[in-house]
Amino acid sequence: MPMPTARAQHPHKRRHPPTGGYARGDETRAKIVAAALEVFGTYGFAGASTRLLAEKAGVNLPALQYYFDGKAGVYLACAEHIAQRLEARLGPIIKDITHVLASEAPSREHLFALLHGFLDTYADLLVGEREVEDWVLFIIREQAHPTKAFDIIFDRVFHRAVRTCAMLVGPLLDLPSGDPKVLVRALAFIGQVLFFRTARAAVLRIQGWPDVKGDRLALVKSALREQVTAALGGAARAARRRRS
Amino acid sequence: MPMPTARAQHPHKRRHPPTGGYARGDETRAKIVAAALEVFGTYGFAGASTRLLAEKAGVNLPALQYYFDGKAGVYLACAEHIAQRLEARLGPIIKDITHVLASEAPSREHLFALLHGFLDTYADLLVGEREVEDWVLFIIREQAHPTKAFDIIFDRVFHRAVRTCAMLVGPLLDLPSGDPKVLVRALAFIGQVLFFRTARAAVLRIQGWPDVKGDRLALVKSALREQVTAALGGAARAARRRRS
DNA sequence: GTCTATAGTCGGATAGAC
DNA sequence: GTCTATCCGACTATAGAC
Repeated sequence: MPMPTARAQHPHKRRHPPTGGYARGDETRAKIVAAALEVFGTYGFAGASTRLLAEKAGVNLPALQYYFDGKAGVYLACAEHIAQRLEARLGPIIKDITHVLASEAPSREHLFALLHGFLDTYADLLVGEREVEDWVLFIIREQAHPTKAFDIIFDRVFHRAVRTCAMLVGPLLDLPSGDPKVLVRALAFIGQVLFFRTARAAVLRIQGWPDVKGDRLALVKSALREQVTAALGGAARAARRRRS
Repeated sequence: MPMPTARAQHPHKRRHPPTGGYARGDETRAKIVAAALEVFGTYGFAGASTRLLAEKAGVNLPALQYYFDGKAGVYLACAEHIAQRLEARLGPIIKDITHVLASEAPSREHLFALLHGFLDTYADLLVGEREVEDWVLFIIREQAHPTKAFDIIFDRVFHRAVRTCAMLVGPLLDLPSGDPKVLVRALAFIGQVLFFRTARAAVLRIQGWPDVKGDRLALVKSALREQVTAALGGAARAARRRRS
């Protein structure tokens, strides 16, 4: 089976001690991962050839062996990279939300504001940025046939993102945030954002758009915001409900 | 580039006349396509080997050449197959909806009923059925890097599905069904259903489910139905709006 | 129409020079 | 640490027997 094996080592654990400092080696590793994300994203693990990986990275073939113990190691390093980058982007807002929820019981308006902030960040990142195109294909392949790479991304990013979303949706529906219904809603919100990346070609053709950036991205975000607000009952209607 | 070329012929056009009747040939073709959907779904075009295709189909290697003029031909035949099967399942309800909308101006309740029916059919098919697992990966890869196969599926299925959904969403939002905002909503509805297939591994882990079938599929469908109703203002609220 | 045998190419990984 | 040269298995496609 052409899938990552257990042979791969941690991408930053050297097989031989560096000659001194971290200069060349880490640079080369970064070049390889950057190129590999694109190649694995486009062709998948089996379809990607080590020769293409090396060529796009501007290194020679044995470098993949030396730095990552082969193709499977490069693949896992890509998963690590994706998890790191997503964490860096989503981490701060997740932390904010967790912090607010831990210290107070926010008003309905406040919950909506946090949810909108979260989904906007999500949309800017996943729909708006070029580099995630490769990540998304990488991740969806892993969803269909999970390997160790899926665990890395799920544990470090996806799990926390959905839980955070559910912690906002739960109170808005007057249900515990672990309720399956709440989780379905949270997943649906994240899913509808993601769709504008995964089905991008179809979205562009349907809308007659050249891309989803600037005003067009803003339109998508605002429509989805309205949709989320209405789907959860809205702030005004809920306040009314609370008074009764 | 390891992508389908123009060399592929129509999958049902024989290179040589049949000996009489359609017996063996079409059976073999069907076996090959069925196996190929799984293999291309799992490994992608580049990652799929003709050896594996032949083995899983229970035919010998040159059969792929003979019946489909090679790997690329088999790939296009898969796209054709996916489009046909989706058309068969979604066609009737799309026809129903088109027919109702052409002959009358349905009530708000009626529009919701049609929309729910459409999305339920969509969910039963895409989330509930095993065989679409391979289709979805096939299609998402095509979304990222469209080939001729994407045109086939987009023109025959996707375009009509989204337009139909928009024709129900438009009236419910008091906007023309071609308005970008309406299309964003329609895409979001379809996207949130699809997410439960594309991100299945994550959904199962988050929910702690073994699959999305039976009661669990029913839960997803009912939660999404509620969500769609609320997101579009609901039947009761809208009737109120109309009276004012 | 169906299959065996094989041609020609490209794949991942490594040996060993520097 | 870095690279050239190379091994050998797997790949797609075809020739030609039946």
